[in-house]
Amino acid sequence: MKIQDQRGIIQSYVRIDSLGEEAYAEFKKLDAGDIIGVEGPLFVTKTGEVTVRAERYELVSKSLRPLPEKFQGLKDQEQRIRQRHLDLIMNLESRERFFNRSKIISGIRRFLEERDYLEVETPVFQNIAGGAAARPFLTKHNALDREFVLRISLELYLKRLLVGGFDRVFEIGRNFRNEGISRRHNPEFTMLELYQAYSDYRGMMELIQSLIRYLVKDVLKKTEITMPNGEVIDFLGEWKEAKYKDLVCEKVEDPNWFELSKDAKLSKARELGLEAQEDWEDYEVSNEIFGKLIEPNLIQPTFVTHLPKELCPLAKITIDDSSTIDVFELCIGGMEIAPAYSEQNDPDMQREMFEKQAGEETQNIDEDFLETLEYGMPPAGGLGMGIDRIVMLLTEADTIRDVILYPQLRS
RNA sequence: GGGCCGAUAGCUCAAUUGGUUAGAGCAGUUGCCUUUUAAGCAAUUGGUUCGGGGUUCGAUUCCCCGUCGGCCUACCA
Repeated sequence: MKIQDQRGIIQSYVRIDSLGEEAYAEFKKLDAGDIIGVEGPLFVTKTGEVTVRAERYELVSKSLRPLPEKFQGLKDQEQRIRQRHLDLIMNLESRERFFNRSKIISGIRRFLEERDYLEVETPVFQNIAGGAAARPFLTKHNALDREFVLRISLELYLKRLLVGGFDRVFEIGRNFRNEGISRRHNPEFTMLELYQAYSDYRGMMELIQSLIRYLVKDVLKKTEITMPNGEVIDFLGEWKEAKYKDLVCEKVEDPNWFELSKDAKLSKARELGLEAQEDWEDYEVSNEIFGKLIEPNLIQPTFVTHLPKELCPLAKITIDDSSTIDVFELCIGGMEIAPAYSEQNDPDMQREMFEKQAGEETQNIDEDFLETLEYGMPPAGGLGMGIDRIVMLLTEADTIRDVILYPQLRS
């Protein structure tokens, strides 16, 4: 008989002569899935397996429903999610992955606390969904008789705390984006954001590299990760760094790409097999090339720097190139794992960037945030990392559904 | 939101071109066996073939609608 608990399986050997007739008769009524206690001396069988010789046993809880088949396990995706308890009982790999998720998150906390970061919690219900450009979920507070949005990022409240004098803050929290569901997207997902005063995106580079190496090496005791498609990611080697524009120019084989007219860019993009739309902005064409043709091929850890300023209104403009911002996008395994910026702390510049963006997209301007900046925000580096994605990467999962216990399904 | 594919016993899977009573392994039940690495042997129970409609002498099989799932795609600076 095999007994399984939270961390593993052990064998028990049950004989009528060591257990007694009455208890043995009870034992014979056991079903797979019953919860029992067994007491007795350990011995090693001739095949070398450590085994408990049952001298006493007790039924703790009865299982009334049959478990899935023991050898094939539970494969049906829908049941694995809707009845996650069965998945966790039957599929060791799944259970292991959630243990690792927990270890990764506590590892992040430990790492940041050692660097004097303060963990904080900020509101989920917000007036304006800021810090990103996703559609929010709406909800209503009855007593106040007013609408709220669920947050789509943690950014703006954490920056207010920088103004308040907390120099190193982080939050690990749920964000909600009213967008499609895919292998890499769940409507509610867990995000780490951190801000460090008197640092910048270069400082964040050192931090994220140290953090991820710590998670791989010290928390998970690995040196490399094999992705579901077989590619091996080496975390301990040198991490590459490349400028966004250089990558795009290299891909389109044209050093003057960014001087081309929008039409020329459009036709080249189509030549490369992309569905470029007429009404796109200039930078959107380039970004389509980056997103579709470059990012998926950045397997080894790569910092992509000097992104076009249109891509993020919350970062500082590069001093010697007004078309780019002081940011990086850390790409690993073809996924965007962590973006980081030198944070914009000039309230006038920030307003200008917001207004420019509000002209193009439908984005409300968070006046409270701008007013807060006017009190003086220290220069800072900030970083965000999708927890689900980093867990996917580090636990070699090929879908976000395997790292979220109860991901969203229809109905 | 769009496209393609799928749903058969508690679980993992079969079922010929549309043809009799939809099968197997595991689980369950009954009996035997007792150091087995998916424990063994024998017998046995178990089906609204996802739901609804249609075509047909006849539908798991073909068609339509719905539900749910998978993959791709779109939105996600």
